[in-house]
Amino acid sequence: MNKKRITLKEIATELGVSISTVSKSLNNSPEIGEETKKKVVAFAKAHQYRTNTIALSLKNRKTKTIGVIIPEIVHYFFSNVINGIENYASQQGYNVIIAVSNESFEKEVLQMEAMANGFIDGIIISLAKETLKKQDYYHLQETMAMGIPVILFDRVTSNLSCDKVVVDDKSGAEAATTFLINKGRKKILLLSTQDYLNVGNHRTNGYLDALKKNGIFPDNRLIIKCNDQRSSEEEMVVLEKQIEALIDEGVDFDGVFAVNEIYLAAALRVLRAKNIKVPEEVSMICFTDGVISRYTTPRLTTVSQHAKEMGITSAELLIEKLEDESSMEKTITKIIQCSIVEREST
Amino acid sequence: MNKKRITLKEIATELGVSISTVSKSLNNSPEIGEETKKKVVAFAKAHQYRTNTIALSLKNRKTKTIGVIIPEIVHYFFSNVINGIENYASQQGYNVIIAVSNESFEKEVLQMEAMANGFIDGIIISLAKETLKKQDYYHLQETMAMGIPVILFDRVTSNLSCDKVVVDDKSGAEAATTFLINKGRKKILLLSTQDYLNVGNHRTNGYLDALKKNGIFPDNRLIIKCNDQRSSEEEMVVLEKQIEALIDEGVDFDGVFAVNEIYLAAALRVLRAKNIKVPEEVSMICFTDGVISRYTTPRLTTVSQHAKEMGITSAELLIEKLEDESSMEKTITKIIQCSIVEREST
DNA sequence: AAATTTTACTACAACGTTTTAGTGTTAATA
DNA sequence: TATTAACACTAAAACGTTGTAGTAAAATTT
Repeated sequence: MNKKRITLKEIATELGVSISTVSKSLNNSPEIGEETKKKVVAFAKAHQYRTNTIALSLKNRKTKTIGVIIPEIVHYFFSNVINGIENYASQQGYNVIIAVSNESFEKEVLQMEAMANGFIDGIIISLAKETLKKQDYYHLQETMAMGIPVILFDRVTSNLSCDKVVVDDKSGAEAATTFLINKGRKKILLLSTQDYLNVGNHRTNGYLDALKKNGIFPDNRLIIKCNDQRSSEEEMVVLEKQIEALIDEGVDFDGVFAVNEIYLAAALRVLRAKNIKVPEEVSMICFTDGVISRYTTPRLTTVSQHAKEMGITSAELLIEKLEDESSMEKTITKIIQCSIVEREST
Repeated sequence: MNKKRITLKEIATELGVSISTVSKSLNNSPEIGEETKKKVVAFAKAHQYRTNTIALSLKNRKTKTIGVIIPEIVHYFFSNVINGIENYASQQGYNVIIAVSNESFEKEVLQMEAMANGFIDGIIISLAKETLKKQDYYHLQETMAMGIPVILFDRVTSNLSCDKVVVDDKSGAEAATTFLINKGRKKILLLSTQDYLNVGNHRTNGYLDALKKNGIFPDNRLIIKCNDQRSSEEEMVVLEKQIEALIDEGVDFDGVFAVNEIYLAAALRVLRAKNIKVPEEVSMICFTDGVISRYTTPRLTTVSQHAKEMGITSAELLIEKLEDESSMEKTITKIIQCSIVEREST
């Protein structure tokens, strides 16, 4: 069994030539005679020689591996981003190493340090909620200072000078809201998150802008900012109660715009219980074009953030930085436009 | 900026001591005097010395990295498994490298070879559909022959002698079917996949067994085997049509057991259109305790496969093989029991 | 005072590659 | 015939560590 992998040195002694000869033969160098080359190549193939990537990495000071740190992996958006990254990276001959911060600052720092300790050429990261709240970016600054390029995506911060890939959240939200307004809706319920998440913040602003541009005065009772703490299960119960209360209090609305599909699913559930018809009586739209949107009844109209494209773009940016020294100077920010996917809820 | 990372050698010359002294000081060896140790440690900290993992890997012939190959990453079950793997692995000081086969044999082979070329200590893999169909496991045999331990999970094959982690699909399906029967349902519609996927096969058998044990004669018209080809979108359209046709033909059923939540969501959609009440008239259950199940209305009763646990178990098995030479001999198969999560659809 | 042990280091090989700078032969040129 | 060029190869350094073996000097024992 356990046929320890064969090395250049072993091939060399076995064939009575030098290590260099073997190496050069396998790399098809013109320095070596055809005879010897053939002999070496044949022997190598017969013994299943595989070049040791680690030795190579040590020599070249590059690992052809990129690290990705995300807050969560069981998450439609993030897993799609990874999909994009993995696609592009593996096509360019790069490996992808994944780490999960679990929305924890401490774990993010740990993961970052582990990665920076040599196993990766560059990092693509989406910041943990805790990091965003804390506003402590020392670990990122440190890795960047070591000459390791860092690409931020989605959950970014302006306090860091590096390449970024973001969704145009504000204009996406504005488009979504306008979409409802164009369907004749005027009283639109907004389901958003706390402001410290710039994502939620931008989307709220987009919503407000759309109202303003259409001469609709915002009604504070129609803006619910969810407290995205622990489990999404509990969060949903609370949110559903809030929406129910709203209806019971007689606060009227004819549209709902949610910052993610889970919130919209919750709203849908309340409306169904109250026997309110979707989309006839209430028209609904949300961010995150995920599985829920595609499989609920009615299927949800969404704002797609093109997660996979974000992944690809991030990987492109990073690999360019890795392969082209001169590109290290400038830092660019790519903005991915959202697009509306109309389904049955509007 | 780009402060190239400092090495032992640099510290050594800078401090006028030998490389060994630096190395030993940093590893707090008793061979070195307190004075010198302090001096070295201080200097190292000041210059942010980080030990180069690659050099270490080369020396120790282990990378402390495990490779995971899955058919798809944007997938509730698989991303949960990864979550489990990542959790356990990082807690044990291992990195996780991810590759996606995209259900393609060719890509699986490629990814496997890339990994076997030195960057990982062991592999955890769930076979691609194509591989299962082709029954060609040469690439796996080859890596195993190189002494790299391989753990198979979920999509396994009996043709390979290695550790395996599987869900008890058959008994899970039997339990699910029995669950419906116990609710007084006798005409249960089965939504399954083609037989070459052992998963679908086992689940169908579990369904049949449950019927038999309860003295119910299976009705072939109530068994739909979906053709899981290309996009799940198209597949859904076909499935919905089939279910609709069934109802229109007057084939009656009072329960549905689907092999995954997407199929059940499709059924739910048809039932709603036909104005058939769930769970009153038709009781529904499915495999995959994913997001859809949790957020549709009604929420779906499911058979949980404990994906995260599967990931953890796989990682445990692998890491044991890696750390304990003697464990390489025996190969064990762990069976993860399913459990039913009751929600509103039953 | 001589022999031994302890202390505090250093030298060097090894891990598996690639690459630069040789080194003999043989063949071609002056 | 002497010089140069081409050919086919080899030696050795380097990438950054760790660990084994070795070595002076100091401290201890006899």
